[in-house]
Amino acid sequence: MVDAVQGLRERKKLAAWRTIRSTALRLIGERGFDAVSVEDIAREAGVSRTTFFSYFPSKEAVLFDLDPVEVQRWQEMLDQVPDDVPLWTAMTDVALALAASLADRLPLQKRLTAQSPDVCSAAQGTCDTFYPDLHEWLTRRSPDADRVHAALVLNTAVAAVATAIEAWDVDDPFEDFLQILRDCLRWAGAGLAHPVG
Amino acid sequence: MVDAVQGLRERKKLAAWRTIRSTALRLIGERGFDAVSVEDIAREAGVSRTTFFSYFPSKEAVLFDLDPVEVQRWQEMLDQVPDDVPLWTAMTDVALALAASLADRLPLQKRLTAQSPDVCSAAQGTCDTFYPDLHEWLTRRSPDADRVHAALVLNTAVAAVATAIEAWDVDDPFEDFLQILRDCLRWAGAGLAHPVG
DNA sequence: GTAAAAACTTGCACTGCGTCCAGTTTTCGG
DNA sequence: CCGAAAACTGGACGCAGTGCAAGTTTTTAC
Repeated sequence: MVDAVQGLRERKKLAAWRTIRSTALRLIGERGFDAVSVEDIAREAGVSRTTFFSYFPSKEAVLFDLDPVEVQRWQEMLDQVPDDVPLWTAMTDVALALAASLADRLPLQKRLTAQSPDVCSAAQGTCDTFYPDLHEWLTRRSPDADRVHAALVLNTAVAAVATAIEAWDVDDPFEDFLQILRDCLRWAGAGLAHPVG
Repeated sequence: MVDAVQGLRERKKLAAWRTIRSTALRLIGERGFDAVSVEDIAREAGVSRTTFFSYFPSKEAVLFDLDPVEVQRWQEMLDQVPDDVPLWTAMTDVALALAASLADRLPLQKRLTAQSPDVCSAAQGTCDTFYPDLHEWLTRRSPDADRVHAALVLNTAVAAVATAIEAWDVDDPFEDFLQILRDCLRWAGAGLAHPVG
């Protein structure tokens, strides 16, 4: 499923990625996003500022980017969805799976986006990681005539996820979040189940 | 309707706002977003860099912020929507009115968001101007139990607008854009017409 | 095992955004 | 006309993000 052990270089890279990420989450969790500089994170993680930016394209990305292994597992999931599943159903499944993988970071992310508007707008960019892939995936699975429909399916799903994140109380169990998300997807998707409305 | 002539101070402020805005749109339209600095815009508009930031909170904002007069007209429109209009219907009307006021800038915005990803993520922030107001407006108009529903209505409408902007061809007449938007709103809203799905 | 090649890290310098502040000019109310 | 309030200015600062020429480590080929 996941490549066991590649070369030393690959393993070191992944380790570095995770060290930087966890260091950043810890520091930012302690002091807040604006009170921690990239310099701070790099120093604490034992790398140079330059190296930080070779792993993450921006300071915000360290909060929202996915672990490479997660990305890979997630790509494989996309490939395994049968072609005959209706677009909205497929999208729903993917959204729920994706949401489930956010379990550990979601509380911190909610807290931070509430604090600083800088992070808040970047939070929408969370989707930036998936958006192009998903867009391509959906477009490939739908006839040319329904390209608008495919885009609408994606954006509506994003809206449902955003709403669920917004509505979920951090103190409630994570399962509640998934339930809210299921409801949102069902409500928002009622009109999208069939390609031509 | 709109205050005719307030003090000289107010008029000068509005004039300065519009000068900065139009200068920025011209320069950015000519050279591209990244090739124009705030310094350039300020110099060309005849103000200092500091003053630029007293009118616009960021470089991106100069592309997406609404003319103060438009904002005011738009607030009045919100107040005039009767309370007995269903939530989704009201939202649809507002979205369409809002979209109509984008007529002149949309082509430039589409061109720029396609060029640079910096602008693209900022484009989502367009809604930042309206989002809090609309959120408050919708929440006020719906019972506490339906707060999730209200948020979903808003986010879904945003999704519809985003999709329509994405799907519209800049070379087609603006009316086509509104038609696509109407379709998107209808499809996406099919499940939202009734508070409890 | 060793040497060349490729990939990664590092420090440094640079541009540009956004903020702060102290001093000046402009507008408003009386 | 005058004092207060608001707006503009220049300069300095911190930090994000990029480019580059080193130096170091891993891989590859022999």
